[in-house]
Amino acid sequence: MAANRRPTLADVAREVGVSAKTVSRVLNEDGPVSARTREQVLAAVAKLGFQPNLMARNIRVGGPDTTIGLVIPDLANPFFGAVARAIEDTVGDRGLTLLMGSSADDPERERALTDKFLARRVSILIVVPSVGADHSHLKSQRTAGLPVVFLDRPGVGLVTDSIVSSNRAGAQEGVAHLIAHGHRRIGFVGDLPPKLYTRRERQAGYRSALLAADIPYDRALVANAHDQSGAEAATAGLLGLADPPTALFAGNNIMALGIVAELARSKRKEVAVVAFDDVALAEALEPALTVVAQDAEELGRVAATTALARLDGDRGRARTLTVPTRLIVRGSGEQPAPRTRPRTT
Amino acid sequence: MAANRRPTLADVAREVGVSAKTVSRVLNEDGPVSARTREQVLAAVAKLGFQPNLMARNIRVGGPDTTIGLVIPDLANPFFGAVARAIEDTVGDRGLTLLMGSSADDPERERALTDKFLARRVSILIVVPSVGADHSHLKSQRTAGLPVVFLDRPGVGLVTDSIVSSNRAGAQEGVAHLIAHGHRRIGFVGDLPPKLYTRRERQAGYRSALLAADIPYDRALVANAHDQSGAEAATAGLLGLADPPTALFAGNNIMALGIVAELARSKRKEVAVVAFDDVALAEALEPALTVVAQDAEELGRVAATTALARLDGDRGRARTLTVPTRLIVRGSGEQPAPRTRPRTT
DNA sequence: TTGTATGCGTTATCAG
DNA sequence: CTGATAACGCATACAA
Repeated sequence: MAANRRPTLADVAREVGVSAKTVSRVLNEDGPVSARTREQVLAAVAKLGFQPNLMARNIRVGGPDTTIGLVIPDLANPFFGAVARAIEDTVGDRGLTLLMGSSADDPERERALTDKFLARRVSILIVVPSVGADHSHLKSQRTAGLPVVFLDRPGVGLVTDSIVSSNRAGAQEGVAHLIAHGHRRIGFVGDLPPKLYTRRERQAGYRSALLAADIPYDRALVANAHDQSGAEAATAGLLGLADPPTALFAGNNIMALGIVAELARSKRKEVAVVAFDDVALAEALEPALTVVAQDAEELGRVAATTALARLDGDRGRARTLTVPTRLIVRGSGEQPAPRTRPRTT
Repeated sequence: MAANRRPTLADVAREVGVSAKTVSRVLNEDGPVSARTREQVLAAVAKLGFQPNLMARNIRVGGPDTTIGLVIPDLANPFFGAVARAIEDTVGDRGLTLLMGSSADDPERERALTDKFLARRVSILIVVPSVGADHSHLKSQRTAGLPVVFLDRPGVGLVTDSIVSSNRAGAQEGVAHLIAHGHRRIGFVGDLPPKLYTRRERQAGYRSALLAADIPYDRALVANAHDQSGAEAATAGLLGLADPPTALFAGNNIMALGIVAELARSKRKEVAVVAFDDVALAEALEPALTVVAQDAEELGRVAATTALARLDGDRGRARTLTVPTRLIVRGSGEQPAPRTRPRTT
């Protein structure tokens, strides 16, 4: 049998012997309909397995579609997974459906995704901006009333709401924590590219903490990596220095995985560690991992709430909202610096 | 300024002084267009910021929309995040956009999501079935040509392709591994509800392994939990038994987190552990976590590939494809059983 | 190379 | 309470 055409309003109407509009009325609880025709219509709908074509409806009604477009770097990253989940939960009450895609931090992929979403007339656009992306092309959309919210990082070329973690203050707190435990040579393992907003902010927090403690900034102690295995190599590199760090600060969750894995592999667990962003099983490690935890759920919730407020007509000026981080002390960050090196008076 | 109406084909046409059809031709590289009008049209498109309305286009063309609907239990679960990412990558080449939602393993939410997706005329539907869900309502869709693929678990009431892990064999291998290291009292911590397909299959594998080794099945050694903290409590409960297990088998990644966390907290690391599904940092734990790894990427890739083949006209009978699991030996599963108890000859 | 008439599936408008 | 007609934004068929 051939693939039958999906039934339409007209099919249902013909089945019952009424007009299409009447069926429409029943389904949308629009105008008044007699109980009898109503029943007949519903019966026919069930019989034919009719489902209204949302796209056709939308075209006619005209407004934005009941979807929300979400662009994140990587669906498989637990941090962004948690963010996406929070967004979904928040906008779900409004009946919005999630349209999402991974940019892989590639500006072109990001642009392709946002264009697709705009072509689908999403009600809201939430974007984690890729490095090097320019968002001025969204200006007309914004002035036309489309809520655009940047998440995790600010966007470029467009004035709109941004929701970010307290990256700089959080990193500073984490590094200061290490310093308070006697460390003066503290390595920083950050993600790539170095221009990435979160990377820059966290590294700035790292520098501030050093500065506040009168510790000179040593470029040799800063390493970069793309992924976990890169972070493992970077960690090994830092520990192989002539004057190696006694503590490490992880720039994000993936870097943390690499550092922890490498320290376990090379049995260098005396090296103190504080990581930005929490990871699963942090408490079960030995030592348990001290982290500057981001609140992924709150990040997503605030982004979604802000966007919904805009959708509801909030015309206030663009805001940048900062979601606080929280230092969670578990052990790895409290390991003291060894006294092997002579102290400068 | 008021939210201006988005420009349409007609607006662009008017701007240039041509017909809508000509603009359409330029944009879709359809019929022949003179270089000059072509330029003019493109200029006008840029000037007005016109973006074709994909929904309107789709309605006219008639076929399914270039979207793929994906229903998973939880976007924030790293396993499903990895699956989703693999699906996205696989269908991305075909230009399909991901429409997704979390069911929270609730049949009603699952139904609501699939209905939304169907109303949007998705090209493909990939569903991780919730416990208790019935999928017979998708029959008409399937016969109408919509590829429907079940992922991770088989669906109920609909004969269609299913992609699952080798749950039973994998669990059996994992438990046999523990038995090979001398364990005879092996606890099983499974997720809820007990009727969940993956749970049942893995527990069946557990029983098979016991049976093969002539070890009696003891219901007291089987515990259940919803989430990580529940798994921690379940683990504590098992270890508090009068005749406690010397080894534990985790029914999924979340249960694994709970077991590992609880063993670390209570300093009972001599208890051997094998977990179904890999977790981050498994290698960095002490002892490193031995797992029966699922191939989330492959699961997603196979599901997407199968669905695309159907979309391309494959009318072969419904298949159930099993993606193999792999035992990864890391340490926790090789810890020997203590000799404290007398051996039965 | 370009335009006109028509229709996709739905809802708005207005008449009955 | 119900229906006929037009219209949403776009593409198809055919003509010019």
